Amino acid sequence: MPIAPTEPTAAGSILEEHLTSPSLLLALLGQDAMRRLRAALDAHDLKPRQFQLLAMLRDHGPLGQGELGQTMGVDPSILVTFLNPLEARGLVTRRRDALDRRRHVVGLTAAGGRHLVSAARAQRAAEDDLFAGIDADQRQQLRTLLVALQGNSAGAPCEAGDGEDPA
Amino acid sequence: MPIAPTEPTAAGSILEEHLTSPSLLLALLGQDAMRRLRAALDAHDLKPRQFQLLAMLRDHGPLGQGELGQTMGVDPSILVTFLNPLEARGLVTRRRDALDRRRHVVGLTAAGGRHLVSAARAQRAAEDDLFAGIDADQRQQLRTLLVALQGNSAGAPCEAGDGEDPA
DNA sequence: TATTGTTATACTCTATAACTATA
DNA sequence: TATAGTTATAGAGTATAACAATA
Repeated sequence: MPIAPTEPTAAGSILEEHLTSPSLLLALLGQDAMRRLRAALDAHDLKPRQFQLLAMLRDHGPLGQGELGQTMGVDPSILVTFLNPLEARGLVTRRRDALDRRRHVVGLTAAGGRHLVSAARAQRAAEDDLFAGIDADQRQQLRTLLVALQGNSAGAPCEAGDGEDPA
Repeated sequence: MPIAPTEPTAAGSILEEHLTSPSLLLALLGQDAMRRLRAALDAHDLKPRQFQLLAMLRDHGPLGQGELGQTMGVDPSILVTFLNPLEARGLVTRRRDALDRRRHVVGLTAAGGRHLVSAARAQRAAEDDLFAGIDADQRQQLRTLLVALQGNSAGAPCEAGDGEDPA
């Protein structure tokens, strides 16, 4: 069972040193966060982006698809694929704007609001798990730093609710 | 041009409030980080994971594919798709272990080392751009927090060099 | 013509399982 | 049989361009 590499290497190579470059580190942790979110929301038949969408409608009230997509940082073509199942399940309504019949105004239904609340519990649990390695102060620190990064993110403005009880 | 939503909404909805849930925030910023890395490394015909791979070989010396994959947190089947082009371009060597002919030992070539160094410059530039919103102290803070998260990450141990000049 | 939303296609990264060859 | 590596297929998330309806 020969394991020895030809050269034992120079750099300080303790196996848990985690020397990934900051950007890749962020990218990989982001993947993990997405995986956990997906796993948690799967029981509620929601994709992470769909959860975000519902939360955004709860916070902003009805929105046109254009505004919705722009705020979420998502292309209109992708937004459609999120909305169709939500509308079919009655969690969201899509009605034409009477003043500009091109626009589809999306609104959260009562059922959608309830679904959001229950899914939020699962999401919250997943988050507590994801951030188990750092305490409450550090979580706030992290959030502040991430929001600062979000500013010059190529992605988009992004905005959504936490999924807390809808006051 | 009617924009007004039916309800002006309750929550404090300044457009730049960035209220996305922490985990989704992390996930989306991670996607952005990956996109930027990819764009920067594209000119060097390297995927982010391939850059990580080269950096790891530089830091650890030759490694079996199993060890490589485990350290990177990547499935063996995926690792192959990264290695094949690298080997074809002569940036990496793949030779059978004489003592256990099942093992393929992967090593960085001189050309691979040079390529890593030049690609690292592009990656560094992309990183400065990605983290432009926060200062040096905050970057260190962020890194510390992310490494802490990495501990209980479902992903894997992960470890790689920064891409600095190979001493 | 320009804009809103829709559809179709493709790309990146990853996950899973079946297969080959060595042990 | 078990292990190291390979191949093939599929999934999630996103990007791009062409299209229909309305302005």
